[in-house]
Amino acid sequence: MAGRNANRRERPTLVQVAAEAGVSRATASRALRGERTVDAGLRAKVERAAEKLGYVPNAAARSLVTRRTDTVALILPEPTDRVFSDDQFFPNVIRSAAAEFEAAGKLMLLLTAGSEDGHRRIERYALSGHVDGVVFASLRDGDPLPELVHRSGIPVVCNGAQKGSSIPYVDVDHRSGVREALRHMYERGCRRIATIAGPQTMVAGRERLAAYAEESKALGTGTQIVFGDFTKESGHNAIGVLLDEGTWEDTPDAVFAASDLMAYGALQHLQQKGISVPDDIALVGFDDMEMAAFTEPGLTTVRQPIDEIGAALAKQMLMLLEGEEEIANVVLPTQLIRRGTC
Amino acid sequence: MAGRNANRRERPTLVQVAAEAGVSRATASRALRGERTVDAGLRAKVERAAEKLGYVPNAAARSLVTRRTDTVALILPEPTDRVFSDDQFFPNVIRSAAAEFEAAGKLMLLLTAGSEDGHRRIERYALSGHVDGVVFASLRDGDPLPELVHRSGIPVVCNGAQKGSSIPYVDVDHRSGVREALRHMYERGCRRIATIAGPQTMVAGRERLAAYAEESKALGTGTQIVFGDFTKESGHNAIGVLLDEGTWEDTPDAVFAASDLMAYGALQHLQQKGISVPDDIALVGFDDMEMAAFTEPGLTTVRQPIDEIGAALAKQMLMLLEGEEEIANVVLPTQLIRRGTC
DNA sequence: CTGAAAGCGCTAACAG
DNA sequence: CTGTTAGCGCTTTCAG
Repeated sequence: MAGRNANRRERPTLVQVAAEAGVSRATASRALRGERTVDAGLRAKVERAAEKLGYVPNAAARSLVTRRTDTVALILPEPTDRVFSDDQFFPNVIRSAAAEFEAAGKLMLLLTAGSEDGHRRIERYALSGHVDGVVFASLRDGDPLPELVHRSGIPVVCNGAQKGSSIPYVDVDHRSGVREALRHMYERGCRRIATIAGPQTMVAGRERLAAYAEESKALGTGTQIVFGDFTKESGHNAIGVLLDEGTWEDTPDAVFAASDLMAYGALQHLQQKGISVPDDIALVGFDDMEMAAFTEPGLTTVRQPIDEIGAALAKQMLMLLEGEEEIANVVLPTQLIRRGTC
Repeated sequence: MAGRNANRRERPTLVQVAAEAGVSRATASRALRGERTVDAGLRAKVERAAEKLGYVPNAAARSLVTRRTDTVALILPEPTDRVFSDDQFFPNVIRSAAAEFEAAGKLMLLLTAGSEDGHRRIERYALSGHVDGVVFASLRDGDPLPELVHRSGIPVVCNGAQKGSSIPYVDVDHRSGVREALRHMYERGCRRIATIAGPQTMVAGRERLAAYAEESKALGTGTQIVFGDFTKESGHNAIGVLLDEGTWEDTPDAVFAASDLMAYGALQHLQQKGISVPDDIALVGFDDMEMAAFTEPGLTTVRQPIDEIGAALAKQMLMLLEGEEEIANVVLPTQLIRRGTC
């Protein structure tokens, strides 16, 4: 259990400020909150008293009655080291959401959960009224938390659609991006297009794979899938598997990787083996991270507007907080960026 | 102002759980908090009732009486894009602190402040009892906030010593690291050692420059200072200034950069100009970021144990939370890592 | 415009 | 072991 509070200095309360100013609790409260209906003289007195005593209102007491906290949580149900890895996706989402909330005068708290235990703690936190709204910056497959929070009446917005749920969400158009990528490959003459798919526990992983399956079927370019986890290393390994597999009539002449990091890992592996990209195997990634422009050759990839995701999440939340009942989902466009690998 | 709460479903309270279970509020409370002194049968009833109603205790009400929240804030009084930039320093500190708190069963909230306004909001947040303790992952020069929080009786730990304050802190031994670097340069024959210093608004920037000044005086290697802001670009520019300046009898034969990122920027600039490192100019950085091992030639640098900083910050805080009155400051060792640039 | 009084939902003595 | 009774510090009617 937690410790004592022995050394905690007594914090002044509103009563003391009121006494110091020679007014009632109610008046002190009104003055401090800037209500117009307070005599200027008294207000000044109260302000002076508060200043002198170093008074800061007790958040618990206040929110117990107002039922507001003026804070919003940005939750990432991911272990912290996944959030802050090579992958700049989360940092960028966080950054842009933070900017938006900051501009709106809201305080944003960032929470991550590594363990099951941490996840449970976050659940309590979100449900017990600590915050006015919750933004899920990522979704764990089958995680009941977003729905739970939503049903308890707290405004919720998710990054990505949670299946079977009516929670408002923001997402990018994975499918049309993948479609565009495959068609481009096809037009460049590729006929055996494999994919390095992302983890199927994540919306992005699932959507991109589904789109690959659909489009490669439509194109008649075959289906060959190896799974990675969005990291560079997994891309490196995955392409190895693809090259070794004897399951196809031939090795692929093109690979669509569901993330730039995986594409980059694959690129390195291919180059180490002396396989030419794009001549022997064409390669397309997804994300358009900063590094995509700096690989040699430059990585052809599907651009998703990461910063806009964070901003849109925040804007949606702000609308809900304003009392908006029905808000539309946001689907942001993706776009193929052609560079050297395809 | 914030919006209405019109659509907010009424959340069940303890009274309702108690009623449903046919016991008093007190018993329900005890049962739910796992006190031993409750009849097993009643406890089961209460738990079932709570489950059925989807009861989650109201945090405000609880903390109003317990004066605890079981959460800790990790505050970075920096704009969010500084926190999540190329520089892996903050992410690593956050990550390791998060792991430590997670293991201890505490919920860690991350707060950043971009604007003055945000900073004020954070101040309120920290002072109004939202959290049991505050860790400052970085310090703004002359920022009164840490001291304010500390004096208000809330446990505080800082990353870096705040001058003139008695707040417990964790830091790395900047000075001995710099000393070691300069001596190494000296031993390798360098006699005109310049520095690219970090921002003097940050402890790390100040400490490293002070150590440089001290040691280069002791060594008689002269003093030539250009300021950067820890980023790669600033390193790139700084070395340019250093090369152009006519203020010395000669250009430097060695440069100590106060961060790896700046060293890297300088390295690139030198190489672009066809200046050989380390033959024409030797170079030493500070941090030992991951990339330091991958530059060509490898970057000689002063290693600081970033992960340990976060862990130590968290451990200090946990001790304070346990009621420890006096805790010792922590100074973590640094160490010169020799690679190719010096 | 100001004060008195009634809670917000919960925990913590204190009796039983 | 359980229920009763006070508050925690604040906002918000409701009178004046």
